[in-house]
Amino acid sequence: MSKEISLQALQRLPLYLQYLKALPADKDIYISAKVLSSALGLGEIQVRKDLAAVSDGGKPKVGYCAAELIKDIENFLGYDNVNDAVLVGTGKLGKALLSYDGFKAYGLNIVAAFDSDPGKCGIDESGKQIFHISKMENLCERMKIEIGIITVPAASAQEVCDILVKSGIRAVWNFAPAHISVPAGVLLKNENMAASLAVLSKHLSEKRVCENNSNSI
Amino acid sequence: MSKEISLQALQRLPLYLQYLKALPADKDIYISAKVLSSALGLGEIQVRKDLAAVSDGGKPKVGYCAAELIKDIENFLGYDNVNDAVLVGTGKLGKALLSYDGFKAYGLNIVAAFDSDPGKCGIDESGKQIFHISKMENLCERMKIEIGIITVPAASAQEVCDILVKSGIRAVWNFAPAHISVPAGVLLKNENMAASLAVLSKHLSEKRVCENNSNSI
DNA sequence: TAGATTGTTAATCGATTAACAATC
DNA sequence: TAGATTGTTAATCGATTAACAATC
Repeated sequence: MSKEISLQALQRLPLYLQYLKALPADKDIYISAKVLSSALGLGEIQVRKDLAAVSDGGKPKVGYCAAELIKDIENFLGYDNVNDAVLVGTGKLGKALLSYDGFKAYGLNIVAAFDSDPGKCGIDESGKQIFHISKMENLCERMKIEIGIITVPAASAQEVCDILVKSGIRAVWNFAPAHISVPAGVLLKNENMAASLAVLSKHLSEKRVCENNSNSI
Repeated sequence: MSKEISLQALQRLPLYLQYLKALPADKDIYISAKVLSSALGLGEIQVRKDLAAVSDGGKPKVGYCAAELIKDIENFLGYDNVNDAVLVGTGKLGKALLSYDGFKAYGLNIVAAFDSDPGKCGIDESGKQIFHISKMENLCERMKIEIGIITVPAASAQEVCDILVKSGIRAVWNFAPAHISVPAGVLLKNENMAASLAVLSKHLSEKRVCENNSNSI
């Protein structure tokens, strides 16, 4: 376990996790790479390779123990440690993420939000506190927050990111449609809806039929 | 123009577009691949190759005409044709997307939403109509809708997708944390937040410093 | 044992980068 | 012309897939 893993493979792990967790929670459920791959629309060898990177391995002729796999993947991804996060920008999208309670399955816990508009500060519908942005640095440092979620307009994204970095954030999840840059050691993950829309729009403008299933992206 | 383009390159186009649109709207503004690449944190050659795929090209020693590039990229991506879409599932995320007005810059126009809960039907805060899911097929067919946005819980994602496909949808944008499958010719784009979280969580659990800027994903 | 399934090493494929030629 | 910049062909790199060996 814990061999080389590609960025692509890393991003497929939640897919396996989601499938495995939907299975009955029985110690003795085994599943083969073949079943997994066809259920998820992936290659069978790819699945074996992905799982080999995170798990002690399956048993020939039997498959992988589902319960073990879940444990191994969660452990590999660090979902067992809770990752505290702050969110900046409480517009529509920010509020939606703030009240989404599905993140805790991934170890993500949004502890507070920030906004530059004093009128938006207070308790959110989600029950979470929204502070003025001026309080962010202090709070992040005190609570040793490591994840910052950016849901501000593009124009202020870099500025907000800089404050987050100064506050000790080590990973930034950016939803603003803007390119931002971070210093070495800080991870930047862009949630790039514009990129997705480009793919959709291009497909429609082509009006051509491509090959099956390879058209899932 | 319109040579081969890789999926990656296609998804970088909105980045160029966003940068170029932030420039003064002057017919005579030229920009070099060098400036573009360093502003966006990309490789210079990569930028030239990307632009070559969509544009008639730049002028040696001068660069690319910004206004031309914008036109070429928008044309390539089909942002000039309006793409009508429907959204299914009016939970927090669905509502956030419904009222987000930034999509029209990408040619995306959400004309209506659907939900299986009759209590949620009516006029949304966004001013858009929410219909019962039973009306979806008929409405999509009549209006020749080609894009379906799925923001329902994972458990009903496949079912909703099947109805969309039956209704003539040709591109599906899936926000549900579920694997769904579509027939040939229909494009499926997953907006995979779980995948992003995997990258963030793994980075933090590693507690190691990686190389600069290559850590933007 | 035979057969099914895992795991690994080698081959292929696609995307990025480097080297260089073309052009204003 | 010389120099800056674009554009293309070749080399590299990384990820996926294929072939095959190992194991229960």
